[in-house]
Amino acid sequence: MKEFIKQLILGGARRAFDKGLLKSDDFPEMEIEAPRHEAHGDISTNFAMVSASSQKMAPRKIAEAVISCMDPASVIEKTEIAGPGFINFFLASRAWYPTLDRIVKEDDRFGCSDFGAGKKVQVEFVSANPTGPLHVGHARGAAVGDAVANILSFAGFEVQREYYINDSGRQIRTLGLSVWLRLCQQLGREVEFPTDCYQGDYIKEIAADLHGRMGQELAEKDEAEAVSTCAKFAANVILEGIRADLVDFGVEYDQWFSEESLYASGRVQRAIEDFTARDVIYEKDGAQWFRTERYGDEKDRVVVRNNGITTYFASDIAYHMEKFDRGFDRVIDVWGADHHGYINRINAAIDASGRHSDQFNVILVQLVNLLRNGQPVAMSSRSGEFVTLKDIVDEVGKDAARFLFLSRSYDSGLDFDLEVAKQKTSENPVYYVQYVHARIAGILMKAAAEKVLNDDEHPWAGNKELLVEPEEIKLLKILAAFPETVEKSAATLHPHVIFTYLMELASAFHGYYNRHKVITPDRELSRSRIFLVFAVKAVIRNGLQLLGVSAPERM
RNA sequence: GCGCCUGUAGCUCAGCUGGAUAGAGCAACGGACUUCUAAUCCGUAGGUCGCAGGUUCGAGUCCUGCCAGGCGCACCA
Repeated sequence: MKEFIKQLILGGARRAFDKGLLKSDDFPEMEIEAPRHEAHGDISTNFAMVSASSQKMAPRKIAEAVISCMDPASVIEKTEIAGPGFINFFLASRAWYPTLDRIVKEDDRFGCSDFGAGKKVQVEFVSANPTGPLHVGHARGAAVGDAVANILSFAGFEVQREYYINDSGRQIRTLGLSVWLRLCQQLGREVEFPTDCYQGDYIKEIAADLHGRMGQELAEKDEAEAVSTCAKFAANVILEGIRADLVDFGVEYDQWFSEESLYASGRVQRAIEDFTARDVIYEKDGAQWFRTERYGDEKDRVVVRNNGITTYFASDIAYHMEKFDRGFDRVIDVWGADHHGYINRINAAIDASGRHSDQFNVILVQLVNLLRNGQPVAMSSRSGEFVTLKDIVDEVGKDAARFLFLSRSYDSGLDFDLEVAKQKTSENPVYYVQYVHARIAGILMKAAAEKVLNDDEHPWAGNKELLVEPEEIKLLKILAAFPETVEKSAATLHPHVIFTYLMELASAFHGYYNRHKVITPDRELSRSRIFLVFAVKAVIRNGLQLLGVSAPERM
């Protein structure tokens, strides 16, 4: 429709120029958009205003000239010049009817586009160390990462979801030590449990499990070997827990990628050698440094310490090289906001490798403020007392949690109140939207029971031309905007755009529902309205699905 | 000190690559269920878009400087 209007304008402008009403045939890019206020029509363009300088004419004069020379079009009911020179188009109701056919035809693919042109994108998210269960921060990251992946996929990208497992380095050794010391305690040995070890009860449980399986065997090994065995075992158990918790949260990955494998395959070593050969890595004070400053970081960063041990940055360089080697056109990392200082150095590594860091995006998810009845909930991973992702799913449910995490831009911090989240009140937007779906399901069931439709008829059998109420036209307009909303969400990597859209659609539906009966004594009218609400139901379902929220048939 | 994010109604937040009269929800007040689910709807009230400059036909939106809050600034991960 926007393209149609654009051609209409350009056609009018060209003819106006031929007639001598315009002074130039150099027409600048115009914007075609839906105005904020309904009084300003359905579609509006700033053509006359942006043309003012090249035409050396007043915008309103330009608009007059263009409109006078425009082809007539039956879907346009009225054209007006408004404000400083906007050209507003008012569309006839029937301009919106084809949307319904498209929704029925595309069904669960309605909203898709080829915006991404099949480009390969990797979305890596959560990637928490396997040293303990996932907590609220991870939950927000999981909701965002998964939704972004859904949206990109819907918008025509080929998406891969990945979890990076930090199964190497000091934290894993600390994990092994923590389990080993707990196991020693269970073996009856007098050992001190350091404060920098993991304090949570899950460590004791893992130790007890291991104790039962191979306690004696471990007790006879030397400590280093025992710690290493404990580390491997514990990381596996915890990772399995993480995987299961994520599945319960509706998140599944295409690939789990091990940091350790980067060392095992020699990739880290190769990356270091490669960059050293190109003088991007150099030696100073006995350590190996990466010239990140040359690529915009505030200073150079160590990749190999003077004790010969690589830093986390070293494997991260190798990891990101590996991602691009796998053929992704675009790589997206979802990180907690506390890691923002890391962006520059990864960008530097990518630029230094000859690739372009604009193929790499980091989604920084701001922190979650966990509350209960307005009071902050103490979160201390040190003491092992924190609210886990599993706790949240158990207490408030997957749908409410995901919907709330995606209700705001991740650029802002989020207050997540457990009590509000689990209440089934109007303060909780998830039910507002799901209710639309359930209500329509109820209507369709009643329609079937009352034989409004014949047994062999689809819900889309009705005559669209009978949809003339303002509330119906409004719904049609919102439905028509879904594909561009998905596209916008994909372009900006912001899932909350979908949230906002769903709230608007839900609000329009509830208003309609309260004002008009779908099933009326007039059978023909009923059939038309069934067509409409059937389409609303499909779009609500598609939108919720992008956010990873279910669309219930009844509530 | 430096960097990233944020500052819009009493509260929580939308506001698309600058566009016309800044919008929702909650809370407040007043209404609507013998009706397809009231987990809903309709109405009223509520704003110096943190402050000050700048850019231009036009700024909540872009630039600069302040102020306030959150988070980071390791040979940790």
